[in-house]
Amino acid sequence: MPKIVDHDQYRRELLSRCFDLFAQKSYGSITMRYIAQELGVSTGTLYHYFPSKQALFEQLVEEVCQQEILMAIAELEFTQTLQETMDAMGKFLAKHEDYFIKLTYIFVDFCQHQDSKQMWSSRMFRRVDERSRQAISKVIGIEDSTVISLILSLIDGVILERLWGNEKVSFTEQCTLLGKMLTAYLPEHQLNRKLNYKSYSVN
Amino acid sequence: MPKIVDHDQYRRELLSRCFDLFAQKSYGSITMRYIAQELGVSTGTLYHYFPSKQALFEQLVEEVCQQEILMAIAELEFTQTLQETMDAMGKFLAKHEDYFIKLTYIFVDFCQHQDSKQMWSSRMFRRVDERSRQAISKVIGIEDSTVISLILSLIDGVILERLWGNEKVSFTEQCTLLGKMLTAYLPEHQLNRKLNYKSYSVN
Amino acid sequence: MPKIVDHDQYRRELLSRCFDLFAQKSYGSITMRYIAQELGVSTGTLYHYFPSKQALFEQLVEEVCQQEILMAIAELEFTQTLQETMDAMGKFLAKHEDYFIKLTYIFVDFCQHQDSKQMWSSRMFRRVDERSRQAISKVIGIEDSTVISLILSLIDGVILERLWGNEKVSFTEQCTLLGKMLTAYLPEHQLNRKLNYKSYSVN
Amino acid sequence: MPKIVDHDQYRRELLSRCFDLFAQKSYGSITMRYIAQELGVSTGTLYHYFPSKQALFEQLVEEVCQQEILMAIAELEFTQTLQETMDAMGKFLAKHEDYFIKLTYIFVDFCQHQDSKQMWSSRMFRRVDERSRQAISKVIGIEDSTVISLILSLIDGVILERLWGNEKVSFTEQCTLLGKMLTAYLPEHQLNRKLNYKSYSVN
DNA sequence: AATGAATGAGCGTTCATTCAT
DNA sequence: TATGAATGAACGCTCATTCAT
Repeated sequence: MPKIVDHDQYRRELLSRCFDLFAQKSYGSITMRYIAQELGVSTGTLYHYFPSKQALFEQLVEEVCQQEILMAIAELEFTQTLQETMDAMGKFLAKHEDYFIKLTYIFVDFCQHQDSKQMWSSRMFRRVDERSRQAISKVIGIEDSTVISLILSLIDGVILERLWGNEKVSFTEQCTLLGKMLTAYLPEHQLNRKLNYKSYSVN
Repeated sequence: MPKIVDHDQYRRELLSRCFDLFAQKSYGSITMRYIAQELGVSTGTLYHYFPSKQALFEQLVEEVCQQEILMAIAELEFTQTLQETMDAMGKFLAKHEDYFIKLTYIFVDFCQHQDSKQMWSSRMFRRVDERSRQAISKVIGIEDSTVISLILSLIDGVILERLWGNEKVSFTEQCTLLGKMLTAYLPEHQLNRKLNYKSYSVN
Repeated sequence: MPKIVDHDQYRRELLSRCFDLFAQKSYGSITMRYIAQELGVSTGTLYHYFPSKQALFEQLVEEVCQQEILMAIAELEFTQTLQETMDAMGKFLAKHEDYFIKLTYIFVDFCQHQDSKQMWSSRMFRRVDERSRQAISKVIGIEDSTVISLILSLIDGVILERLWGNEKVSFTEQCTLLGKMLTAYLPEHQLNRKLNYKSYSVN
Repeated sequence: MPKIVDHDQYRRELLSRCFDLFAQKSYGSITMRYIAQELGVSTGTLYHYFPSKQALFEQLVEEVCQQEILMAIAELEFTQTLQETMDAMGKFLAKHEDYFIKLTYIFVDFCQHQDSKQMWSSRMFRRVDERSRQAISKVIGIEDSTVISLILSLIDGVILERLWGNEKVSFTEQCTLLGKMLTAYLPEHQLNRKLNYKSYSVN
């Protein structure tokens, strides 16, 4: 009888504990010894669960992409007005700022190690994008793809600004402003907001 | 001291030719041998101009920060309407997309190797931010810091989306939309656009 | 003690199935994992039967030395003439060529891991040599030690030539030639072949 | 100006100093650290001259094959009788016994790491064989391929016996006996020995 | 100024071996 | 008995860096 270990479950646990490490040091700068040490296992064990450093990194990105944290935005209680919704989103993002910065470190690092065009066309990133868009769309009740792109890009941009330490930019402030701008802009194009919301609320 | 001039001039030339290399491979993954090879010099020569890999990277970031390409936005011909200005900015960004993506790779990599908070407080990034803000401010004729942050963040965000290969998002489209939103939003707060611009042109 | 019998029996079975493996990859290049895999057992099981890789190898050599295949030459039907005997021996060797090559790989490998002088003085090899000599002696009906050494050495040499892929040399051809040479050489020294053989058959 | 080192010459020097090492420990058991240490250089230097352990080994075999020591047999002063020639050959082989044993270790090891059939068909071994045959042929004045194979195989066989420590077999004894057997055997087939010799001596 | 040979610490990875089950 | 997860020393190899030329 072998030691009773759920191989796949333990692999995933190790993986999730790698998240912070790969956010802290880039793929090229982190060492398997360091990872093993931080995880409290031996390098041998690391290689028992992952065939190579490369594979470990790829599985990490895969795993991270399958997480649903962006979806969590969709769980925001839908507040009465667009403005309130945007404010809530700002708070949510601010709360998870560290997570999103780490995510960005890992994704940028990952893209640098691949041909990114090819990557995007691969399932992973496309799936993450799709899910994020749906979440945004659901929360603010807009389906205009360009507007959603703008919201997503703004979020990305704020993450990036925070990532390199810009303290002048904050999620709450930016989301609030975005709310105001959307409010000022949208009515002209999308008057039937409430209807949209109702149809969403059915789901 | 003509020799020193030559030395420094050659150092800068090598540095500028390192830009693409560090964008392609991250600091941790690139090797001095590879850099030397790509630059067509020996490793010995590399070490003649730069005391270490770390120093080379830092000097590269320093050099890049001193470049004025973001300022170039300010050189955009001031077109009559805000919308036209934003459209022109979109075109400008789209044209230099590759450059901005490379810049982002290098900056993110750099931040990952430092304590980013500490970095921001260092002169370099703060200076770049300040210059970018002034450029935006001048071009758009707006002084509201939060609005400028939003514009900057949106640009950063689109770069990031393009970096990881998202072809759904484009600079031109986003800038155009941003123009519309600003037009819809701003009048309420800032009707005297021309005046503002003039006051900037005085500085 | 039936259990011990089973244990030892299984150990020997594993050992015999290791023969091909150690002939294919040398001691230094083969791994316990690979052996276990090829044997269809776990590494744990391997260590249950053999205390170490070194011991496994030594037991393999020991086992191989105890095999009687060289003796099998003695089982050759004693044919009327020396020439016929040598021809039969050539056929026998050619038939088991692969086995002898593998044996040689293993023995050479083994010698390289020991101080060979010391090894020879160890019982194993001496025993194999002695048995081979007796077998040859019996079959050929000659006692002259130097002649037997020549026959043995020639066989070894042909194995070696075959081992490194020389297709110009063949057992049958060489044994036939050796038969002719012995026939031409021996009568002068040893005319009473039959008598000798009989004297051997008495032992 | 770089350090003045004849790269290829130094490479060959290192190579020749590897001969004993690879004879002592097999390819799979020797380590680059050990080789470097024994050669008195760093591992980095080793890799500066050889792209890999595999390549080092192959170059060693290549180098060894290009050596002319077997040819040296041909340099034996041609003594009056076949018997004297064989006796001289025996002495020559006995004198270089250690070298031939080492050579055998290396060749066997090499064959085990390749598909030997394929190897033989490759130039190296074939060339060595051809040269050896010519040397033998020249020295004893015989062209019969099977007889030459027998002589070569016998030499190989004695090397092998010596390699695994058999002290009962000696080059001088075996060569002397072989001389007698050839003398007894050849006249029937090859009466014009002197003629052959003369034709060789012309070359 | 420029080269590239030299170094040895350290990298990703593998290995024989141990041991809880 | 049999398994395979776990270990960490050691492997082949690479790296930033130094230095004689």
